[in-house]
Amino acid sequence: MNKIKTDLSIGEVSKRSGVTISSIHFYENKGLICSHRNSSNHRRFSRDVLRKISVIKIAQKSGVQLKEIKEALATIPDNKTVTLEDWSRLSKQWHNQLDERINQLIALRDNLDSCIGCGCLSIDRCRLANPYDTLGDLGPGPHLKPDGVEYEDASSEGDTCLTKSS
Amino acid sequence: MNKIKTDLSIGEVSKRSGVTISSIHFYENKGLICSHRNSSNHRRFSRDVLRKISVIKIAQKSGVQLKEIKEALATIPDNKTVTLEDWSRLSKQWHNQLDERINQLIALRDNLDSCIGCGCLSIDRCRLANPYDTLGDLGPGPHLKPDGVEYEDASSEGDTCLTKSS
DNA sequence: CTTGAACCTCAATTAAGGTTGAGGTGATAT
DNA sequence: ATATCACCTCAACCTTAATTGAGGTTCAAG
Repeated sequence: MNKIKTDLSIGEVSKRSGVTISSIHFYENKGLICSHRNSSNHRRFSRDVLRKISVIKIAQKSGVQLKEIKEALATIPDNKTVTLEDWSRLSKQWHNQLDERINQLIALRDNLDSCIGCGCLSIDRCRLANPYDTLGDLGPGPHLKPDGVEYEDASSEGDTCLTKSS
Repeated sequence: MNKIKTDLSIGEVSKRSGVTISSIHFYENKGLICSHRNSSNHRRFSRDVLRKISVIKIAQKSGVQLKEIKEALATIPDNKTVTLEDWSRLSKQWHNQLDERINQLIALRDNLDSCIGCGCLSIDRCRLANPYDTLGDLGPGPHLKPDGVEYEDASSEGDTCLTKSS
């Protein structure tokens, strides 16, 4: 019947996915995708690989690392065909990660805004810069100081406003 | 007078900023911060460095690269003190970048959502996966297909839905 | 029969953002 | 006086995600 041009060469995959040949090698090497060989030892990819590369690219744009993408792809039953169900599962999972990243950035932006005029740039004082502050806990905003103030420590100890003080 | 414990050792800077000593070396090497030396050849940092490290960390959380941060810090007049004005300028600048990244991720997420049930996983068809689609141009969403459909190419040429077709 | 395209392998290199380690100095505490 | 601590330098190494290059094969066309 009028069915399928069977498998794809690496060149075809590259052209159609927009991913370089070397990257395809790389992904195969890392175990994200697989291929078989023809009699000339050339890679042949089932068309399915295009979907997998779609998944890879989308996940990467969402900030997911290859390692994780690999694991996710590995959960696909026979490691062969990405079904709608698979895709749905993965995209939901990544959606959550995306949401988290978005929320973090929004929190950061809002803090940035509230800090623009505050002058609390000292790492001792500013939530934004504080390594122990995960951005989301903690209440009161940073201190507002009059313009051009030079910051001095109260002493070498009592110099925190949100950090160590009880 | 009751003024300033003068300069900070690298250990103090490290403790107070939460940044490792090696990272501080690294930043200095890269020209993001600077120090002078005491008679024992130990680095002494003006307290100002804490602010600069704040700026670095905040910017990094916003996805700004060190290279760019360096350039931004270099615009600070005498490369000495980050004033409120400086900070305001930088934070506004980065706010815009943050906004952009946030918007991109939101667009991605929304597309992900609308794609969850769509089945358009083929790289030829899905905007999300499409390398030529910057995610934001283009109108109509991806194609919805009934469950479990196997995708076949129309032919080796006319197989795009949003990409090449006029 | 030779040229070129498309593919192959394997190793090295890139870039960012650091970390780790070896070997050495100087001040302080016991 | 000797141990320890905090610091110094310089070089090597690490991870992620690839890219680049050298050298070799296969196949079809002229």
